[in-house]
Amino acid sequence: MTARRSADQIHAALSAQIVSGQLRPGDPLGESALAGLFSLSRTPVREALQRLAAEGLVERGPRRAFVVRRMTPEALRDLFEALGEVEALCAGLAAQRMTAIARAELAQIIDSDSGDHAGYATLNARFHDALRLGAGNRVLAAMLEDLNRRSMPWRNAQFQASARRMQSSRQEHRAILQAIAAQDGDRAASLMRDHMATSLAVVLQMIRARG
Amino acid sequence: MTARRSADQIHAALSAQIVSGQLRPGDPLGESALAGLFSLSRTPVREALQRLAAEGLVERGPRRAFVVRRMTPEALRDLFEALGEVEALCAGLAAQRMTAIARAELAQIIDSDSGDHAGYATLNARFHDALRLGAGNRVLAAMLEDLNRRSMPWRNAQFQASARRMQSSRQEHRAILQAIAAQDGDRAASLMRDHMATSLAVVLQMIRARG
DNA sequence: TCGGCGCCATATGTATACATATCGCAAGCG
DNA sequence: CGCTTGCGATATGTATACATATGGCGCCGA
Repeated sequence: MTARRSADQIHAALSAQIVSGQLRPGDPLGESALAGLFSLSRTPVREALQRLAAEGLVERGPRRAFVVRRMTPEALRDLFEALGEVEALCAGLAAQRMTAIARAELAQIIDSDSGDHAGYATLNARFHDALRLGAGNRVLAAMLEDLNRRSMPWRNAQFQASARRMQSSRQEHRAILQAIAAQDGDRAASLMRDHMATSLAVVLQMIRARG
Repeated sequence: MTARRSADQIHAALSAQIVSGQLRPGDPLGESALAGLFSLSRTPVREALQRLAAEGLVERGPRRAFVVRRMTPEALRDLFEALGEVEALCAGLAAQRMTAIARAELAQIIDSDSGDHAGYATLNARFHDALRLGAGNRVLAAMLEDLNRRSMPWRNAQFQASARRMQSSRQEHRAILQAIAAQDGDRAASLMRDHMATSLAVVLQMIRARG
């Protein structure tokens, strides 16, 4: 079901490279250069870049050129806070709305945590999917997906810098899931806020260390 | 400060027409037709439509043609709920973060409510601005602005259908502002949820009446 | 030597021509 | 008579040429 439109392919490729850190903040994204790279014309490249800009992954630089988005500490604070609050919101809604079946699936996700590094990405994805679907609101789900995508580069970098953080993050996720399964929305929301605050602190410290 | 880029002008014009109801849900937005209307080529028209699609104001129809977005009752429910929750969130943050000066401005907004129909739009805008700025988070502010824009057509229609609703809506806003000024975040959030629930009910009833 | 001014290189913005996919309609077959 | 299938019109998707603005860089003058 991979889209066959060229613009979609470029968008997906650039998005993946930005989120994975292959393209770093500030890197230039010239239309002609990308067109040459993908062996396409500038038109679909423009569409892809405009979509990435709308999603907040790239921004306009000098000469209105596109560059991979740079984030100030203040912007990162706002982004992580927003992500935490919306996730807390969804966690609370999920706690009160999830069906018995959905809760069973949640428990299964918790149990499937084998503890190895390789499985963390998929486990993390299932964690967020459970939240989005559990809340039962497509608009909130879309917002959460968007915030997740925008914060992904920084959260990934967080784990690349220190493997120990991955362990603590996993434990925090586990506690949140258990609170949701126990239908304790307030506790889930509170844990989520703490989780995001901790993540932000790690990211900011990492940025300071790098300069 | 009107943008001189053609794509921006088209985007602004179409956005205004959609939000004001001049263009109704389902109306076709052919690229060539719009290009002729604005005496421009299809390229800037495409950019404008893509941005509108990213903002959720237009969607893809048959032949991948753009049409003004149609909303099912379920989608409207999700949209209004999301708007209510995010506004409640911002109201809560504003209640605990706003400075004394900002609270004074808030009180001034409440007092400036002369009660006439003409002033409602600007009063409403100041209400939402106070919320966005008071929360002190640019990401949440952008999300709120986006949700407001997307729901604007329906909220406007709500008032066109019954002038009485405008009075009650104004009173609800007033109560919310007072709760924020009193730094009672929980009460402000709760009132906001009720406010959006009432608005949604009015809109849904209106849609049913129209068919 | 330093600062300002102007040219030029190169990027994006726009226009237009061409390629291609899709939907509607109609005709033919079962 | 209804369903299927193929054709054709028309829309979007893509490529490319041209217009235009901007930032860098060098020259010239004080």
